[in-house]
Order: sequence, then structure tokens, then C-alpha cells
Amino acid sequence: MHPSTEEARERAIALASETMAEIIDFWGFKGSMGRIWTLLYLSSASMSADTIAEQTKLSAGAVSMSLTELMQWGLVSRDPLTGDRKRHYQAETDIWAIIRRIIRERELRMVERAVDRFSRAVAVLEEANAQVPDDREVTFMLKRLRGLLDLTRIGYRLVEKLAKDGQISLLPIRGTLNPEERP
Amino acid sequence: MHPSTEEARERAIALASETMAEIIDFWGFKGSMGRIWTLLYLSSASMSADTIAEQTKLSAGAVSMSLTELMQWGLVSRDPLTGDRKRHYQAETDIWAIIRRIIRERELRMVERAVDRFSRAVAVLEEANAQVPDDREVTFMLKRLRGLLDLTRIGYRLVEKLAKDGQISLLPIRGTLNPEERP
DNA sequence: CACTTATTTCAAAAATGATTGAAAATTCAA
DNA sequence: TTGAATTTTCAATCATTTTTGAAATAAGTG
Repeated sequence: MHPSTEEARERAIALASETMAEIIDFWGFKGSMGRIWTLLYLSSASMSADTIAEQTKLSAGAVSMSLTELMQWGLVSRDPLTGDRKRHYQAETDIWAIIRRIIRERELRMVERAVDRFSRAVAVLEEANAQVPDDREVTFMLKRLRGLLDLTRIGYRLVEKLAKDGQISLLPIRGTLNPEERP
Repeated sequence: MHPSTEEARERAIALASETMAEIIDFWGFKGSMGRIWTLLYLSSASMSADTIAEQTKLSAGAVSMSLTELMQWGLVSRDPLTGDRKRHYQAETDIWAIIRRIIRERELRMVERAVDRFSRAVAVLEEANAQVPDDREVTFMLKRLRGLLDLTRIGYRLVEKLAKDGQISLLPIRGTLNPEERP
């Protein structure tokens, strides 16, 4: 760690961690989680919470909470071998494994919930339709809602497959998205 | 539109539009955009802004702003044939086309920006490395940062392909995500 | 143990994002 | 044109999320 490279290292960290903050924020995590992960990812040595706080200019509390969440998602782990009172943290580097876990534990659940709710909406309308048949508007809504439900189910299988083996083809979607236009 | 089906229709709309609000919010749009789109999508007739405001309990201003944004993303269009002073709006129903447009115009740009910024970070370190060769830390950071950049570039090509023809395989990613572990 | 240091928790503050409401601008029918 | 109706804009308000800071808890050391 030559001192004269410090400025360059700092600039690189700033650029990379801001970028990662944006990406991770887009995925619904706090930007500071992205910054902390990047800081650790770009450091050859593991870091203590107070060093992280210092470098990211976050409070001790914020760092503690972010680290907890990062560890819950498996993005960061504790360094077991550190001759120090303080705990040290290191970034998980298998990014593909991280992505799969997040897809499995979060995106899949979201799509699952969507399938469930769209199904309930369809059920409500089917019930009304049984009571009062031939209501034009109910028939229309049912058609569209079933299309949405079909699509969401396809999405579920896609995300499931992606989480499982990192392979995906969107081909089966085409042509089923506009159910009312089917022959 | 049999009056006795009204309650069922309202329940179905509430269920579906809440679900869509969640999904769209996750994708970084305002939830109310999802609610408005769903309301229009489930209606056989196009709707005026004030009807939308009434049904969604949003202010005229919020509806106007949301409709503008929805039209910019091609999620909603104006109904050209309406014998009415007021403008009427209708939902775009080709969901696959919508998804592709959003991927093309938004996700792709985000990944593009990320590639650019990671490249700049790499350039900064390469410069430092030329000045002061053999700095262990700079070397380490370069290795990791190049891995991140590679990965982002693969992501770019993937998203590009997805936007272009709705087909994607993540297979090429595997094995390149952990660059320091390559043979 | 007892004591110091490190970490977590959480209510309050700050920051950010969404919505309102009313004024300004635009549209359209007469 | 004009003027009523509609739509847009935007500063202010409201709501949500993130961060702080300090007290409470836990962990490690001698």
C-alpha cells in the first residue's frame, strides 16, 4: 500500500461504490449496503465496523444495521481469523451465488404473492359471474385478468428456473401475453 | 354492467391494482402508476382523468402527472375516438412490448452507465499502477474491479439481447463471475 | 468476576419521495 | 376571438425511508 497511490485508490473506490449503490438501490436495497459491500470487495484485508464507518462516513449504528442486513443476504461474512478485539468483515465474492439467493428468497416470493392475489381477483369475478351470468363488464375483466394471471405464472416459472440453474429462455412468453388476441 | 356485480368488480380491481402497484414499485416506478394502468387495463371503456381520480382517490394533479409518465413509457395512450370534451385514456395491452421498451430505455442505460463508471475506476488504478508499479493493494483492487467490469459487460449484452428479441440465456455468465479463481 | 471496549437497538432527526391544491396554461365549442 | 372547461405545473405538505446518536446490551480481557 504505497502512500502515493492512496488518492487513486480512493477515487476508484468512490466511483465503484457509487455505481454499486445505484445498482443495489434499483434492486430495492439501501444504497449504503452497496457502498459497504464494494468497500469490502475492493479491500484485500477484512475490515472492522469502525473502519467501515470512517471510510463511508456513516454512523456506527448505520454500519451495524447495514452489516446485519448484508450478512442476512449472504453478501458479507465475518472474518474468522483476526487477531483483534473487534470483529472484521469481508465481502462475499461469488456474485452469481448472491444473485441466485436473492432471486430465490425475494423475487420468487414476490411473484408468488402476485399469482396468489391475481387468482383471488379471478375467483371473485367467477363467483359474480356464476351469480349474474352474461355481465359484459365482468366477462371483459375476467378475460384480461386471466391473461395477467397466465403471464405472472409464466414469470414465476421463469424466475424459479433462473434461481435454480441460471438458465432462462423467455421464448415461451411470446404470444401468450395478449390473451384476447389469441385465435 | 349489472349493478349487482359492482362490488365484485371493485374488489377485483382493488386486488389486482394493489398487486400491480407492488410489482411496479419494485421496478422503480410509482405505485400509483401501476394502480392507474390496472384500472384502465381492466376497463372495457377508456376513461377520463377525473374518473380515474375518482376511482383511485388521487388528486387531479397526481393523475395528470402519472398519466404523462405512463404515456411516456407507452403504458397508456389517449383514446382517439371519444365524443367528449375530456380526453380519454386507455391501457396498452401488449405487455411484452412494454417490458421490452422499459428494458431498452431504462435498464440498458443503467447498465451502460455502470460499465462506464467501472471502466473509469479501472483506468484510474491503471494510471496509478503505471506511476507506482507493484503496489499490492492497487493490484488487488484492479483484479476485483476488472471482474466487476467483465460481469457488468456480460449483463449489458444479456439485457440488450433480452430487449432485442426476448430471448436470453445466462449460461455464459457462469464461471466468469469469480475472476480471481480462474485457472 | 469487574471493567473496558465493541456492538446493537431504537426513538428522534434528516433526507427523500409522493401527493395535494390552487394558480397558470391550454383547449375547444360557440 | 372569448370564456368556460380541462389539463398542467409546482411550491407546499404529507408520508416513507434512511441515518443519527446515545443508551442498553453484549463480548472479550485481565
